[in-house]
Amino acid sequence: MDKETTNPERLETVEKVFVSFLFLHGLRKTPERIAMLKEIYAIESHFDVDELHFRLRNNGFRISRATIYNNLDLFLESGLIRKHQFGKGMAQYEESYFFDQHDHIILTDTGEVREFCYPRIQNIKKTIEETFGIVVDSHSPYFYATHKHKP
Amino acid sequence: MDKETTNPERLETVEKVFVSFLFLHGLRKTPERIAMLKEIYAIESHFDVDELHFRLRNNGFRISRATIYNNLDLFLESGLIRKHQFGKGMAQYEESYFFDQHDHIILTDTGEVREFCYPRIQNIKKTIEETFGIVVDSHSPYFYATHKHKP
DNA sequence: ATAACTGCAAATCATTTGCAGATCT
DNA sequence: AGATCTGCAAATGATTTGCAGTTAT
Repeated sequence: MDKETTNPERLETVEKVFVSFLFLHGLRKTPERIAMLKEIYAIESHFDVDELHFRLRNNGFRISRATIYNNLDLFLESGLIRKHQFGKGMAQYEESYFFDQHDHIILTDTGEVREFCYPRIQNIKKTIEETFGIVVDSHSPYFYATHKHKP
Repeated sequence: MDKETTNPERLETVEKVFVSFLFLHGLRKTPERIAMLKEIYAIESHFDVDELHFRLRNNGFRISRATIYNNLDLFLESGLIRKHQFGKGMAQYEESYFFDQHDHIILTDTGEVREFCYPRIQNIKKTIEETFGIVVDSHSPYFYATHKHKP
């Protein structure tokens, strides 16, 4: 049921992108990096370092947290994942290669994170660029909300 | 030139709000808390814990960082300040009692933070509430941008 | 061969906490 | 008086870093 199984081309594509990235930067293709990439693209939705670590170990792959932290930066640089800091605690990551830009609603009563894609935000981006004479590289509208029944 | 000097009523108002808050919660009106409040409402724009600490000491007020951290929570709870986590590093705060909801553009090349108020975002908020059946308590659109001349 | 990588443990940085002594009410 | 505060120093939690040994190219 995971993405890796249902659509092997997905993984092939990102692996190609990643290996090129490594080559272009004189970096090595290590088993740890490939295992991380496979695992990340098999995870649905968001994950943090602990979850990734746990999953890799569960699949019989020995890897240290330090290596995970270090290599996540590579995935970020190559544009294969996105990083979020929802409130406090560990940073959250998510695959990004096949995904549209989307935004997040954090439901503070249950902890759920919902995604939504809202083209109007692209318009706002454009307005900001014109008003301030700047280039908006990324934006992170987090909407903090609760379910309707207020406590 | 600071706000405290130019408009003494401002401070009077927030002090009243804060003292009521303390009383209602069975908390004490300590010199540290009052000094922090005065300093915060004299600061233009954003500040972090170190800056607040530095300013208080500069004004001859001895206070520990721990006390600052602890009391900032009280100002947050009473709605007198807002907290932001721009990227990594220390959290940033700003007074909020007299301020409209506004959003932030972080200029990643120079580190500047610009504010803007954009009513369209209020509309988006409303749409989200209707679409998902939730109540949006707050939102934090941070737009990360650079000046037009790309390096 | 050799520069890059991994894993460990120690270091760091922001923030929180435990506690003894001080202080509001 | 008595609960709440403050300040210190130690604890925490996430992430980074130094380094010795390992590995991809």
